[in-house]
Amino acid sequence: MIIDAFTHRLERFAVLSPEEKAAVRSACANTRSLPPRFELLRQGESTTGTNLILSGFACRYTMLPGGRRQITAYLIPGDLCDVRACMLDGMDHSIGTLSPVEVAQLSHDSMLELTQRVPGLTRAVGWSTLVEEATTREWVLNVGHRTALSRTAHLFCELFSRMHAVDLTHQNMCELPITQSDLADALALSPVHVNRTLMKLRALKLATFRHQHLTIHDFAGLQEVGGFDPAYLRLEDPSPFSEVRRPGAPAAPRSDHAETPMI
Amino acid sequence: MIIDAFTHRLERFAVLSPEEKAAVRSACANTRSLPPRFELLRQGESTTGTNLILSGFACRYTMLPGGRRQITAYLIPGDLCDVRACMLDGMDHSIGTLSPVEVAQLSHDSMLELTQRVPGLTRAVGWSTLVEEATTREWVLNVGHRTALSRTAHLFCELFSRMHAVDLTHQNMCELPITQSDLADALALSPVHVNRTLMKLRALKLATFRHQHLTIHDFAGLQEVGGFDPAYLRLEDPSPFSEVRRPGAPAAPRSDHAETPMI
DNA sequence: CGACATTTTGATGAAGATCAAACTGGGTGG
DNA sequence: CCACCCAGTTTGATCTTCATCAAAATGTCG
Repeated sequence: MIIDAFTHRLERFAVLSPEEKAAVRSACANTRSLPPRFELLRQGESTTGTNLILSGFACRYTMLPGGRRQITAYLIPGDLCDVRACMLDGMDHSIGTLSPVEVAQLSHDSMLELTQRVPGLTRAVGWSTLVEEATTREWVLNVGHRTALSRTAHLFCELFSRMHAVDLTHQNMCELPITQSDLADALALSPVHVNRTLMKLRALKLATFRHQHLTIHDFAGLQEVGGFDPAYLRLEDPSPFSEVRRPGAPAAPRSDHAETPMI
Repeated sequence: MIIDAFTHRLERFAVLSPEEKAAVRSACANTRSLPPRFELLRQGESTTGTNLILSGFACRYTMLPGGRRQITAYLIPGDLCDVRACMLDGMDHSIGTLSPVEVAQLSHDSMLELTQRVPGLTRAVGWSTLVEEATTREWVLNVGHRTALSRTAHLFCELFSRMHAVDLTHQNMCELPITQSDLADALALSPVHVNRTLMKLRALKLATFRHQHLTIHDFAGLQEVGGFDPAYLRLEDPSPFSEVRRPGAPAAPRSDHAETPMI
Protein backbone atom coordinates (compact mmCIF):
# COMPACT_ATOMS: atom_id res chain seq x y z
CA MET A 1 0.00 0.00 0.00
CA ILE A 2 1.41 3.32 -1.04
CA ILE A 3 0.27 5.17 2.03
CA ASP A 4 2.68 3.04 3.94
CA ALA A 5 5.36 4.14 1.56
CA PHE A 6 4.28 7.68 2.33
CA THR A 7 4.42 7.27 6.09
CA HIS A 8 7.69 5.47 5.62
CA ARG A 9 9.04 8.50 3.83
CA LEU A 10 7.81 10.69 6.64
CA GLU A 11 9.73 8.55 9.05
CA ARG A 12 12.88 9.50 7.30
CA PHE A 13 12.48 12.77 9.15
CA ALA A 14 10.49 12.05 12.28
CA VAL A 15 9.47 8.99 14.21
CA LEU A 16 5.75 8.27 13.97
CA SER A 17 3.73 6.41 16.55
CA PRO A 18 1.20 3.82 15.36
CA GLU A 19 -1.57 6.28 16.24
CA GLU A 20 0.06 8.93 14.12
CA LYS A 21 0.35 6.56 11.22
CA ALA A 22 -3.31 5.72 11.59
CA ALA A 23 -4.13 9.43 11.58
CA VAL A 24 -2.27 9.86 8.32
CA ARG A 25 -4.01 6.88 6.87
CA SER A 26 -7.48 8.01 7.78
CA ALA A 27 -6.82 11.51 6.46
CA CYS A 28 -6.14 9.87 3.11
CA ALA A 29 -9.44 8.06 2.95
CA ASN A 30 -11.00 10.39 0.41
CA THR A 31 -9.60 9.27 -2.92
CA ARG A 32 -10.22 10.03 -6.56
CA SER A 33 -9.30 8.26 -9.80
CA LEU A 34 -8.18 10.34 -12.73
CA PRO A 35 -7.68 9.44 -16.38
CA PRO A 36 -4.38 10.06 -18.18
CA ARG A 37 -3.77 13.53 -19.63
CA PHE A 38 -6.13 15.01 -17.08
CA GLU A 39 -5.55 18.55 -15.91
CA LEU A 40 -5.57 18.33 -12.15
CA LEU A 41 -4.86 21.98 -11.57
CA ARG A 42 -4.78 24.63 -14.23
CA GLN A 43 -2.48 27.60 -14.31
CA GLY A 44 -4.25 30.56 -12.70
CA GLU A 45 -6.57 28.46 -10.57
CA SER A 46 -6.33 28.31 -6.82
CA THR A 47 -6.92 25.36 -4.51
CA THR A 48 -8.25 24.60 -1.14
CA GLY A 49 -6.29 21.47 -0.49
CA THR A 50 -3.57 19.10 -1.42
CA ASN A 51 -3.43 15.89 -3.38
CA LEU A 52 -1.33 12.94 -2.37
CA ILE A 53 -0.50 10.72 -5.32
CA LEU A 54 -1.29 7.10 -4.55
CA SER A 55 -0.61 5.58 -7.94
CA GLY A 56 0.39 6.69 -11.41
CA PHE A 57 2.47 9.59 -12.66
CA ALA A 58 1.63 13.27 -12.82
CA CYS A 59 3.71 16.32 -13.56
CA ARG A 60 4.07 20.03 -13.07
CA TYR A 61 4.30 21.80 -16.37
CA THR A 62 4.06 25.08 -18.17
CA MET A 63 2.89 25.57 -21.72
CA LEU A 64 4.97 27.80 -23.91
CA PRO A 65 3.94 29.80 -26.91
CA GLY A 66 4.22 27.50 -29.89
CA GLY A 67 2.52 24.65 -28.10
CA ARG A 68 5.69 23.37 -26.51
CA ARG A 69 5.44 22.06 -22.99
CA GLN A 70 8.07 22.13 -20.31
CA ILE A 71 7.65 19.66 -17.51
CA THR A 72 9.35 20.99 -14.40
CA ALA A 73 8.73 18.04 -12.10
CA TYR A 74 7.49 14.52 -12.18
CA LEU A 75 5.11 13.64 -9.38
CA ILE A 76 5.21 9.98 -8.44
CA PRO A 77 3.35 7.89 -5.87
CA GLY A 78 3.94 9.19 -2.37
CA ASP A 79 4.35 12.77 -3.58
CA LEU A 80 2.29 15.55 -2.14
CA CYS A 81 1.40 18.09 -4.79
CA ASP A 82 1.44 21.67 -3.71
CA VAL A 83 1.24 21.79 0.01
CA ARG A 84 1.70 25.49 -0.18
CA ALA A 85 -0.60 26.10 -3.11
CA CYS A 86 -3.36 27.15 -0.74
CA MET A 87 -1.41 30.33 -0.07
CA LEU A 88 -1.66 31.28 -3.67
CA ASP A 89 -4.23 33.35 -5.40
CA GLY A 90 -3.41 31.59 -8.63
CA MET A 91 -1.06 28.83 -9.66
CA ASP A 92 1.80 29.89 -11.90
CA HIS A 93 1.91 26.50 -13.57
CA SER A 94 -0.35 23.54 -14.16
CA ILE A 95 -0.45 20.05 -12.80
CA GLY A 96 -1.62 17.22 -14.97
CA THR A 97 -1.63 13.46 -15.02
CA LEU A 98 0.52 11.47 -17.43
CA SER A 99 -1.00 8.07 -16.71
CA PRO A 100 -4.15 7.03 -14.87
CA VAL A 101 -3.66 8.42 -11.37
CA GLU A 102 -5.23 7.80 -8.02
CA VAL A 103 -5.00 10.64 -5.53
CA ALA A 104 -6.00 11.14 -1.93
CA GLN A 105 -7.60 14.51 -1.43
CA LEU A 106 -6.53 16.38 1.65
CA SER A 107 -8.44 19.53 2.38
CA HIS A 108 -6.62 22.44 3.91
CA ASP A 109 -8.48 21.82 7.14
CA SER A 110 -7.59 18.18 7.37
CA MET A 111 -3.97 19.07 6.66
CA LEU A 112 -4.14 21.57 9.51
CA GLU A 113 -5.62 19.01 11.79
CA LEU A 114 -3.14 16.40 10.71
CA THR A 115 -0.18 18.62 11.37
CA GLN A 116 -1.51 19.17 14.85
CA ARG A 117 -1.91 15.47 15.54
CA VAL A 118 1.34 14.48 13.90
CA PRO A 119 3.99 16.87 15.11
CA GLY A 120 6.71 15.49 12.87
CA LEU A 121 4.66 16.11 9.77
CA THR A 122 5.50 19.75 9.55
CA ARG A 123 9.14 18.99 9.65
CA ALA A 124 8.72 16.27 7.05
CA VAL A 125 6.83 18.56 4.75
CA GLY A 126 9.43 21.28 5.15
CA TRP A 127 12.06 18.75 4.30
CA SER A 128 10.29 17.55 1.22
CA THR A 129 9.96 21.14 0.07
CA LEU A 130 13.69 21.39 0.36
CA VAL A 131 14.16 18.26 -1.71
CA GLU A 132 11.81 19.53 -4.34
CA GLU A 133 13.66 22.80 -4.61
CA ALA A 134 16.94 20.96 -4.92
CA THR A 135 15.49 18.74 -7.61
CA THR A 136 14.33 21.70 -9.64
CA ARG A 137 17.79 23.22 -9.36
CA GLU A 138 19.24 19.95 -10.53
CA TRP A 139 16.96 20.15 -13.56
CA VAL A 140 18.35 23.56 -14.37
CA LEU A 141 21.80 21.98 -14.44
CA ASN A 142 20.52 19.12 -16.47
CA VAL A 143 18.83 21.15 -19.13
CA GLY A 144 21.51 23.81 -19.11
CA HIS A 145 24.77 21.98 -19.18
CA ARG A 146 24.42 18.32 -19.95
CA THR A 147 24.29 16.61 -23.31
CA ALA A 148 21.21 14.70 -24.37
CA LEU A 149 22.76 11.41 -23.32
CA SER A 150 23.94 12.69 -19.99
CA ARG A 151 20.65 14.43 -19.32
CA THR A 152 18.62 11.36 -19.99
CA ALA A 153 20.92 9.21 -17.88
CA HIS A 154 20.59 11.68 -15.05
CA LEU A 155 16.83 11.70 -15.21
CA PHE A 156 16.70 7.92 -15.23
CA CYS A 157 18.95 7.76 -12.18
CA GLU A 158 16.77 10.26 -10.41
CA LEU A 159 13.52 8.56 -11.27
CA PHE A 160 14.76 5.10 -10.50
CA SER A 161 16.09 6.24 -7.14
CA ARG A 162 12.83 7.93 -6.27
CA MET A 163 10.80 4.94 -7.35
CA HIS A 164 13.05 2.72 -5.31
CA ALA A 165 12.47 4.89 -2.27
CA VAL A 166 8.74 4.21 -2.44
CA ASP A 167 9.31 0.56 -3.14
CA LEU A 168 8.09 0.62 -6.70
CA THR A 169 11.08 -1.07 -8.26
CA HIS A 170 11.51 -4.75 -8.90
CA GLN A 171 15.14 -5.76 -9.11
CA ASN A 172 16.66 -3.50 -11.72
CA MET A 173 13.33 -2.59 -13.26
CA CYS A 174 10.53 -0.13 -12.70
CA GLU A 175 7.43 1.04 -14.46
CA LEU A 176 7.41 4.58 -15.81
CA PRO A 177 3.96 5.13 -17.24
CA ILE A 178 5.05 7.89 -19.62
CA THR A 179 5.87 8.27 -23.30
CA GLN A 180 9.04 9.36 -25.06
CA SER A 181 7.30 12.66 -25.69
CA ASP A 182 6.77 13.14 -21.99
CA LEU A 183 10.45 12.54 -21.48
CA ALA A 184 11.20 15.05 -24.22
CA ASP A 185 9.11 17.67 -22.45
CA ALA A 186 11.00 17.13 -19.24
CA LEU A 187 14.43 16.99 -20.83
CA ALA A 188 13.84 19.92 -23.16
CA LEU A 189 14.71 17.78 -26.15
CA SER A 190 12.76 16.98 -29.28
CA PRO A 191 10.96 13.65 -29.20
CA VAL A 192 13.07 12.51 -32.12
CA HIS A 193 16.26 13.20 -30.28
CA VAL A 194 14.99 11.47 -27.16
CA ASN A 195 14.36 8.41 -29.25
CA ARG A 196 17.90 8.44 -30.57
CA THR A 197 19.27 8.98 -27.12
CA LEU A 198 17.31 6.05 -25.73
CA MET A 199 18.74 3.87 -28.45
CA LYS A 200 22.20 4.99 -27.54
CA LEU A 201 21.60 4.21 -23.88
CA ARG A 202 20.57 0.72 -24.93
CA ALA A 203 23.57 0.33 -27.20
CA LEU A 204 25.82 1.36 -24.34
CA LYS A 205 24.12 -1.27 -22.18
CA LEU A 206 23.29 1.32 -19.56
CA ALA A 207 19.49 1.30 -19.51
CA THR A 208 16.48 0.35 -21.58
CA PHE A 209 13.26 2.30 -21.63
CA ARG A 210 10.61 0.47 -23.58
CA HIS A 211 6.93 -0.26 -23.24
CA GLN A 212 6.72 2.06 -20.24
CA HIS A 213 9.35 0.10 -18.40
CA LEU A 214 12.77 1.27 -17.40
CA THR A 215 15.41 -1.38 -16.94
CA ILE A 216 18.77 -0.47 -15.51
CA HIS A 217 21.62 -2.53 -16.88
CA ASP A 218 24.47 -0.66 -15.26
CA PHE A 219 23.56 1.84 -12.59
CA ALA A 220 27.11 2.88 -11.87
CA GLY A 221 27.68 3.53 -15.55
CA LEU A 222 24.47 5.47 -15.88
CA GLN A 223 25.37 7.52 -12.84
CA GLU A 224 28.77 8.22 -14.32
CA VAL A 225 27.38 9.31 -17.67
CA GLY A 226 24.70 11.44 -16.06
CA GLY A 227 26.93 12.96 -13.42
CA PHE A 228 24.30 11.91 -10.94
CA ASP A 229 24.97 12.48 -7.26
CA PRO A 230 21.94 11.31 -5.27
CA ALA A 231 22.72 13.54 -2.29
CA TYR A 232 20.13 16.15 -3.22
CA LEU A 233 17.31 13.62 -2.93
CA ARG A 234 18.17 13.04 0.73
CA LEU A 235 17.19 9.41 0.54
CA GLU A 236 17.77 6.97 3.29
CA ASP A 237 19.46 4.65 0.84
CA PRO A 238 21.56 6.83 -1.41
CA SER A 239 21.84 4.17 -4.09
CA PRO A 240 19.07 1.80 -5.10
CA PHE A 241 21.70 -0.82 -5.73
CA SER A 242 23.73 -0.49 -2.57
CA GLU A 243 24.03 -3.97 -1.12
CA VAL A 244 24.55 -2.60 2.34
CA ARG A 245 21.11 -2.25 3.81
CA ARG A 246 21.07 -1.10 7.35
CA PRO A 247 19.66 -4.12 9.13
CA GLY A 248 16.78 -3.27 11.45
CA ALA A 249 17.70 0.12 12.85
CA PRO A 250 16.12 2.85 10.74
CA ALA A 251 18.26 5.82 9.93
CA ALA A 252 18.32 8.04 12.97
CA PRO A 253 15.90 10.87 12.26
CA ARG A 254 17.58 14.17 12.87
CA SER A 255 17.38 15.38 16.42
CA ASP A 256 14.31 17.53 16.72
CA HIS A 257 15.73 20.99 16.98
CA ALA A 258 13.53 22.14 19.85
CA GLU A 259 10.50 23.41 18.05
CA THR A 260 11.24 24.66 14.59
CA PRO A 261 8.22 26.74 13.80
CA MET A 262 7.44 26.15 10.21
CA ILE A 263 10.41 27.83 8.73
CA MET B 1 17.82 51.84 3.64
CA ILE B 2 17.47 48.32 2.34
CA ILE B 3 15.99 46.93 5.53
CA ASP B 4 13.04 49.14 4.85
CA ALA B 5 12.83 47.56 1.44
CA PHE B 6 12.87 44.25 3.20
CA THR B 7 10.08 45.10 5.62
CA HIS B 8 8.23 46.64 2.73
CA ARG B 9 8.42 43.33 0.93
CA LEU B 10 7.17 41.58 4.02
CA GLU B 11 4.22 43.90 4.04
CA ARG B 12 3.21 42.57 0.72
CA PHE B 13 2.01 39.56 2.67
CA ALA B 14 1.18 40.77 6.15
CA VAL B 15 0.67 44.09 7.84
CA LEU B 16 3.47 44.98 10.24
CA SER B 17 3.13 47.27 13.21
CA PRO B 18 5.88 49.83 13.86
CA GLU B 19 7.04 47.68 16.77
CA GLU B 20 7.30 44.70 14.50
CA LYS B 21 9.28 46.66 11.98
CA ALA B 22 11.59 47.75 14.76
CA ALA B 23 12.01 44.14 15.81
CA VAL B 24 13.02 43.18 12.30
CA ARG B 25 15.42 46.06 12.16
CA SER B 26 17.13 45.26 15.42
CA ALA B 27 17.44 41.60 14.48
CA CYS B 28 19.42 42.76 11.48
CA ALA B 29 21.93 44.72 13.48
CA ASN B 30 24.72 42.20 13.15
CA THR B 31 26.18 42.83 9.72
CA ARG B 32 29.18 41.66 7.76
CA SER B 33 30.94 42.95 4.66
CA LEU B 34 32.17 40.45 2.11
CA PRO B 35 34.47 40.84 -0.87
CA PRO B 36 33.42 39.83 -4.38
CA ARG B 37 33.86 36.18 -5.38
CA PHE B 38 33.61 35.16 -1.76
CA GLU B 39 32.19 31.77 -0.92
CA LEU B 40 29.53 32.46 1.65
CA LEU B 41 28.43 28.88 2.01
CA ARG B 42 30.15 25.91 0.46
CA GLN B 43 28.42 22.81 -0.84
CA GLY B 44 28.38 20.19 1.90
CA GLU B 45 28.58 22.66 4.76
CA SER B 46 25.74 23.28 7.15
CA THR B 47 24.67 26.52 8.76
CA THR B 48 23.24 27.79 11.94
CA GLY B 49 21.54 30.83 10.58
CA THR B 50 20.44 32.90 7.69
CA ASN B 51 21.89 35.85 5.83
CA LEU B 52 19.86 38.78 4.65
CA ILE B 53 21.49 40.57 1.74
CA LEU B 54 21.69 44.29 2.37
CA SER B 55 23.72 45.35 -0.64
CA GLY B 56 25.44 43.74 -3.59
CA PHE B 57 24.74 40.59 -5.56
CA ALA B 58 25.25 36.98 -4.61
CA CYS B 59 24.18 33.75 -6.22
CA ARG B 60 23.39 30.14 -5.66
CA TYR B 61 25.52 27.94 -7.85
CA THR B 62 26.80 24.47 -8.48
CA MET B 63 30.12 23.59 -10.01
CA LEU B 64 30.12 20.99 -12.73
CA PRO B 65 32.86 18.67 -13.81
CA GLY B 66 34.91 20.55 -16.38
CA GLY B 67 34.98 23.70 -14.28
CA ARG B 68 31.70 25.00 -15.62
CA ARG B 69 29.44 26.76 -13.18
CA GLN B 70 25.68 26.90 -13.21
CA ILE B 71 24.10 29.72 -11.31
CA THR B 72 20.62 28.69 -10.21
CA ALA B 73 19.56 31.94 -8.57
CA TYR B 74 20.66 35.50 -8.19
CA LEU B 75 20.35 36.86 -4.69
CA ILE B 76 19.80 40.59 -4.57
CA PRO B 77 19.36 43.10 -1.75
CA GLY B 78 16.38 42.20 0.41
CA ASP B 79 16.76 38.48 -0.28
CA LEU B 80 17.05 36.03 2.55
CA CYS B 81 19.42 33.22 1.69
CA ASP B 82 18.43 29.82 2.86
CA VAL B 83 15.92 30.18 5.57
CA ARG B 84 15.53 26.45 5.58
CA ALA B 85 19.19 25.60 5.31
CA CYS B 86 19.37 25.02 9.02
CA MET B 87 17.35 21.86 8.52
CA LEU B 88 20.05 20.44 6.34
CA ASP B 89 22.99 18.34 7.28
CA GLY B 90 24.80 19.65 4.24
CA MET B 91 24.05 22.11 1.48
CA ASP B 92 23.62 20.63 -1.96
CA HIS B 93 24.92 23.76 -3.61
CA SER B 94 27.06 26.75 -2.78
CA ILE B 95 26.34 30.40 -2.23
CA GLY B 96 28.84 33.00 -3.25
CA THR B 97 29.09 36.71 -3.76
CA LEU B 98 29.43 38.25 -7.20
CA SER B 99 30.14 41.79 -6.07
CA PRO B 100 31.05 43.23 -2.68
CA VAL B 101 28.16 42.28 -0.45
CA GLU B 102 26.88 43.41 2.89
CA VAL B 103 24.78 40.89 4.81
CA ALA B 104 22.87 40.88 8.07
CA GLN B 105 23.48 37.70 9.96
CA LEU B 106 20.45 36.16 11.59
CA SER B 107 21.11 33.23 13.85
CA HIS B 108 18.62 30.44 13.96
CA ASP B 109 17.64 31.56 17.44
CA SER B 110 17.01 35.12 16.49
CA MET B 111 14.95 33.94 13.54
CA LEU B 112 12.90 31.84 15.95
CA GLU B 113 12.43 34.75 18.26
CA LEU B 114 11.62 37.07 15.42
CA THR B 115 8.96 34.77 14.03
CA GLN B 116 7.38 34.73 17.43
CA ARG B 117 7.35 38.49 17.73
CA VAL B 118 6.31 39.10 14.16
CA PRO B 119 3.47 36.72 13.37
CA GLY B 120 3.25 37.69 9.74
CA LEU B 121 6.86 36.82 9.15
CA THR B 122 6.23 33.13 8.86
CA ARG B 123 3.69 33.71 6.20
CA ALA B 124 5.95 36.13 4.38
CA VAL B 125 8.81 33.68 4.44
CA GLY B 126 6.57 30.89 3.19
CA TRP B 127 5.46 33.14 0.41
CA SER B 128 8.96 34.05 -0.61
CA THR B 129 9.83 30.36 -0.69
CA LEU B 130 7.00 29.94 -3.12
CA VAL B 131 8.33 32.76 -5.29
CA GLU B 132 11.79 31.30 -5.24
CA GLU B 133 10.52 27.93 -6.33
CA ALA B 134 8.54 29.52 -9.13
CA THR B 135 11.60 31.45 -10.22
CA THR B 136 13.71 28.33 -10.41
CA ARG B 137 11.02 26.65 -12.48
CA GLU B 138 11.03 29.67 -14.76
CA TRP B 139 14.77 29.22 -15.17
CA VAL B 140 14.20 25.66 -16.28
CA LEU B 141 11.93 27.01 -19.00
CA ASN B 142 14.43 29.67 -19.87
CA VAL B 143 17.40 27.42 -20.21
CA GLY B 144 15.39 24.63 -21.76
CA HIS B 145 13.24 26.25 -24.37
CA ARG B 146 14.25 29.78 -25.12
CA THR B 147 16.86 31.03 -27.56
CA ALA B 148 19.86 32.99 -26.35
CA LEU B 149 18.18 36.28 -27.17
CA SER B 150 14.90 35.36 -25.56
CA ARG B 151 16.61 33.93 -22.52
CA THR B 152 18.67 37.01 -21.93
CA ALA B 153 15.67 39.26 -22.43
CA HIS B 154 13.73 37.20 -19.91
CA LEU B 155 16.47 37.38 -17.32
CA PHE B 156 16.76 41.12 -17.74
CA CYS B 157 13.02 41.53 -17.29
CA GLU B 158 13.15 39.42 -14.17
CA LEU B 159 16.12 41.18 -12.65
CA PHE B 160 14.87 44.62 -13.46
CA SER B 161 11.49 43.85 -11.96
CA ARG B 162 13.03 42.47 -8.81
CA MET B 163 15.38 45.41 -8.49
CA HIS B 164 12.48 47.74 -8.99
CA ALA B 165 10.58 46.02 -6.19
CA VAL B 166 13.34 46.88 -3.74
CA ASP B 167 13.65 50.37 -5.09
CA LEU B 168 17.04 49.94 -6.66
CA THR B 169 16.15 51.22 -10.10
CA HIS B 170 16.48 54.78 -11.32
CA GLN B 171 14.15 55.54 -14.19
CA ASN B 172 14.86 52.87 -16.77
CA MET B 173 18.24 51.96 -15.34
CA CYS B 174 19.65 49.78 -12.64
CA GLU B 175 23.00 48.57 -11.47
CA LEU B 176 23.80 44.89 -11.90
CA PRO B 177 27.22 44.36 -10.36
CA ILE B 178 28.02 41.28 -12.41
CA THR B 179 30.06 40.38 -15.48
CA GLN B 180 29.07 38.89 -18.80
CA SER B 181 30.56 35.64 -17.57
CA ASP B 182 28.24 35.66 -14.59
CA LEU B 183 25.36 36.11 -16.95
CA ALA B 184 26.66 33.24 -19.04
CA ASP B 185 26.72 30.99 -16.01
CA ALA B 186 23.13 31.81 -15.21
CA LEU B 187 21.89 31.57 -18.78
CA ALA B 188 23.81 28.40 -19.58
CA LEU B 189 25.48 30.10 -22.54
CA SER B 190 29.11 30.62 -23.38
CA PRO B 191 30.48 34.04 -22.47
CA VAL B 192 31.17 34.66 -26.14
CA HIS B 193 27.59 34.04 -27.05
CA VAL B 194 26.34 36.21 -24.24
CA ASN B 195 28.42 39.00 -25.61
CA ARG B 196 26.91 38.59 -29.06
CA THR B 197 23.45 38.42 -27.61
CA LEU B 198 23.96 41.61 -25.64
CA MET B 199 25.02 43.32 -28.82
CA LYS B 200 21.90 42.13 -30.52
CA LEU B 201 19.74 43.42 -27.68
CA ARG B 202 21.38 46.78 -28.12
CA ALA B 203 20.94 46.71 -31.87
CA LEU B 204 17.27 45.92 -31.38
CA LYS B 205 17.04 48.88 -29.02
CA LEU B 206 15.61 46.73 -26.29
CA ALA B 207 18.22 46.97 -23.55
CA THR B 208 21.84 47.82 -22.94
CA PHE B 209 24.01 46.08 -20.40
CA ARG B 210 27.34 47.79 -20.10
CA HIS B 211 29.69 48.76 -17.30
CA GLN B 212 27.57 46.88 -14.79
CA HIS B 213 24.54 48.88 -15.67
CA LEU B 214 21.37 47.67 -17.28
CA THR B 215 19.35 50.19 -19.20
CA ILE B 216 15.95 49.28 -20.51
CA HIS B 217 15.05 50.97 -23.76
CA ASP B 218 11.81 49.14 -24.43
CA PHE B 219 10.41 47.07 -21.63
CA ALA B 220 7.36 45.91 -23.55
CA GLY B 221 9.56 44.77 -26.39
CA LEU B 222 11.95 43.00 -24.06
CA GLN B 223 9.04 41.31 -22.36
CA GLU B 224 7.70 40.23 -25.72
CA VAL B 225 11.02 38.80 -26.87
CA GLY B 226 11.62 37.05 -23.57
CA GLY B 227 8.10 35.76 -23.16
CA PHE B 228 8.20 37.29 -19.71
CA ASP B 229 5.08 37.14 -17.58
CA PRO B 230 5.79 38.75 -14.20
CA ALA B 231 3.02 36.87 -12.42
CA TYR B 232 5.35 34.32 -10.87
CA LEU B 233 7.24 37.02 -8.99
CA ARG B 234 4.05 38.02 -7.15
CA LEU B 235 5.05 41.64 -7.06
CA GLU B 236 2.80 44.37 -5.89
CA ASP B 237 3.51 46.25 -9.08
CA PRO B 238 3.55 43.67 -11.84
CA SER B 239 5.40 45.93 -14.23
CA PRO B 240 8.18 48.32 -13.26
CA PHE B 241 6.92 50.69 -15.91
CA SER B 242 3.23 50.63 -15.14
CA GLU B 243 2.14 54.23 -14.83
CA VAL B 244 -0.76 53.29 -12.62
CA ARG B 245 0.58 53.31 -9.11
CA ARG B 246 -1.98 52.64 -6.47
CA PRO B 247 -2.10 55.93 -4.59
CA GLY B 248 -1.89 55.47 -0.82
CA ALA B 249 -3.68 52.23 -0.08
CA PRO B 250 -1.19 49.37 -0.06
CA ALA B 251 -2.25 46.18 -1.77
CA ALA B 252 -4.54 44.38 0.62
CA PRO B 253 -2.48 41.65 2.21
CA ARG B 254 -4.26 38.38 1.89
CA SER B 255 -6.68 37.66 4.69
CA ASP B 256 -4.83 35.75 7.34
CA HIS B 257 -6.23 32.29 7.00
CA ALA B 258 -6.74 31.59 10.71
CA GLU B 259 -3.35 30.32 11.72
CA THR B 260 -1.54 28.56 8.95
CA PRO B 261 1.03 26.56 10.79
CA MET B 262 4.15 26.65 8.79
CA ILE B 263 2.93 24.77 5.80
C1' DC C 1 53.43 51.67 -17.12
C1' DG C 2 52.29 47.02 -17.02
C1' DA C 3 49.59 43.11 -15.36
C1' DC C 4 45.19 41.37 -15.52
C1' DA C 5 40.33 40.76 -16.15
C1' DT C 6 36.82 41.61 -19.22
C1' DT C 7 34.86 42.45 -23.68
C1' DT C 8 34.91 42.03 -28.61
C1' DT C 9 35.74 39.84 -33.17
C1' DG C 10 36.48 35.92 -36.46
C1' DA C 11 36.41 31.11 -38.11
C1' DT C 12 35.13 26.38 -37.58
C1' DG C 13 32.60 22.47 -35.76
C1' DA C 14 29.17 19.75 -33.26
C1' DA C 15 24.78 18.95 -30.95
C1' DG C 16 20.36 18.92 -31.53
C1' DA C 17 15.96 20.90 -34.07
C1' DT C 18 13.02 20.33 -37.73
C1' DC C 19 10.64 18.18 -41.50
C1' DA C 20 8.95 14.23 -43.66
C1' DA C 21 7.81 9.63 -43.91
C1' DA C 22 7.68 4.76 -42.64
C1' DC C 23 6.88 1.42 -39.20
C1' DT C 24 4.75 -0.75 -34.75
C1' DG C 25 1.25 -2.45 -32.04
C1' DG C 26 -2.84 -2.26 -29.44
C1' DG C 27 -7.80 -1.22 -29.78
C1' DT C 28 -12.25 -0.69 -32.40
C1' DG C 29 -15.84 -1.75 -35.17
C1' DG C 30 -17.66 -4.04 -39.10
C1' DC D 1 -11.44 -12.45 -37.64
C1' DC D 2 -9.84 -8.94 -40.24
C1' DA D 3 -9.32 -4.09 -41.68
C1' DC D 4 -8.55 0.00 -40.05
C1' DC D 5 -7.02 3.67 -37.09
C1' DC D 6 -4.28 6.11 -34.17
C1' DA D 7 -0.83 7.06 -30.82
C1' DG D 8 3.68 6.22 -30.28
C1' DT D 9 8.19 4.96 -32.10
C1' DT D 10 11.81 4.71 -35.54
C1' DT D 11 14.60 6.31 -39.52
C1' DG D 12 16.73 9.63 -42.82
C1' DA D 13 18.19 14.27 -44.53
C1' DT D 14 18.96 19.00 -43.89
C1' DC D 15 19.44 23.30 -41.30
C1' DT D 16 20.29 26.43 -37.09
C1' DT D 17 22.03 27.64 -33.05
C1' DC D 18 25.40 27.84 -30.15
C1' DA D 19 30.13 25.99 -28.40
C1' DT D 20 34.83 26.17 -29.01
C1' DC D 21 39.28 27.95 -30.10
C1' DA D 22 42.18 31.77 -30.89
C1' DA D 23 43.44 36.34 -30.73
C1' DA D 24 42.83 41.31 -30.56
C1' DA D 25 40.92 45.25 -28.20
C1' DT D 26 39.51 47.63 -24.16
C1' DG D 27 39.56 49.00 -19.59
C1' DT D 28 41.05 48.93 -14.68
C1' DC D 29 43.93 49.04 -10.86
C1' DG D 30 48.06 48.94 -8.36
